[in-house]
Amino acid sequence: MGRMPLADRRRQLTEAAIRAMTRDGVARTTTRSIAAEAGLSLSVFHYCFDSKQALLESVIETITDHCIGVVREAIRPRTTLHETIRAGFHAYWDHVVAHPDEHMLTYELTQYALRQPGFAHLARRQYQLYRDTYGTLIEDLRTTMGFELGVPVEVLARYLAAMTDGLTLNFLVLGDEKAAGEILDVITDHVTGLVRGA
Amino acid sequence: MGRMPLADRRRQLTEAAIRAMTRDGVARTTTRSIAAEAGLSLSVFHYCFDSKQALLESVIETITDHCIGVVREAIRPRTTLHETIRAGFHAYWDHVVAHPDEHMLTYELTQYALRQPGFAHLARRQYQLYRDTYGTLIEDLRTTMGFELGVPVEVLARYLAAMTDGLTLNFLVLGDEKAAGEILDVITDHVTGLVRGA
DNA sequence: GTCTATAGGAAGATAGAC
DNA sequence: GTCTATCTTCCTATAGAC
Repeated sequence: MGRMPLADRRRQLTEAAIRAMTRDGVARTTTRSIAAEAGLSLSVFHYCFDSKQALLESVIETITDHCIGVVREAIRPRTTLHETIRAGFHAYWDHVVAHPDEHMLTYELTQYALRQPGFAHLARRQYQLYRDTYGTLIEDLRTTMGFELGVPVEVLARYLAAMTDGLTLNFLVLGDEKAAGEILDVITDHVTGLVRGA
Repeated sequence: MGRMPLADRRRQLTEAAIRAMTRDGVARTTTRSIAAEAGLSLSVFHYCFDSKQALLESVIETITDHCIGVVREAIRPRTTLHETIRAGFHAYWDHVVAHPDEHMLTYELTQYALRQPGFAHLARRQYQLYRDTYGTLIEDLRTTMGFELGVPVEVLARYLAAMTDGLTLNFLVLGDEKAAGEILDVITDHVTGLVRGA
């Protein structure tokens, strides 16, 4: 492999790590397997990152931002409010069904961050971003489409974050896309009910 | 340590493993640390269990059964239906707030089981038991108190399992017992609404 | 910046005495 | 059944040549 600026190598290794961890799980992914996945020698790894922990910090930040993008992309304003909610959930859900391993990895990394001393803030950042993203989306929709909320925005935002999280994890364990989809419909109806006017 | 039948030693090591994993996390818990926690030598460990995996199988089964007990204990019939639902959620929630590490461990073990070849059935068993426990409780309440359901029992049961799971994980990451409690109230109201009649 | 080679340590599992 | 001591493997991280 030819020479490359440090920042680019870091990105390359971070992405290789995500591929390896998605495939093998966090616990089984070693610095060696990451370097191999990137087609580099182990020393390049330690030239770019002081430690495996430093790489994992980069991985968690990258994954979190990516996941937020998925949520943000899913929930876009549509013709009616109910349609916006319904289509948003389904767009998110299509992503979960299409890339279960990717979502699995985010759960593993959350656990890793919670257990690793000094990494708890990365887990919190992840969940705060989910909550804040939902919060901003709700506010945007309220401005655009004009409606009243049956509960405070912060509560609804955190409720949505927790619900999608729980349902996703449940699907990852039990599978059965159809049954999980029915639960998503129950949530959709509930959220629509929490929103009045239109 | 004096001699002891095999079954008792297995139990002792399983409980020591749960203590060690609750304290240090699954990834950091070694066969050595488990033996030390139990006050035994490493060889006793391998006399009782063929491998670390074999012990983890025992740990997951034990933890799952224990968690089901918590849920089952929480939801008991009370005077009114709404009161039953409200008190049930709160009893469960009190347990989560009082023993967060214990719930954290169940999530870690679920992930471990999903990644370990040949262990996926243990993760599924755990989530099926949650779902079935809720299902049985709903049926029991329906018989005892008599009411109609707005959704099929299986859907409601899995919904409850996913919701409590998502909210618990959200609390483990973000903390803020008060905010999480408000979301539990939203869920309580919703579930009460899904149930019609008395 | 990148490589090969290796240090240094910790983990799971076993051997063999008691 | 339980112990101490050890084997083997694999990991993170570093050294030093290019």
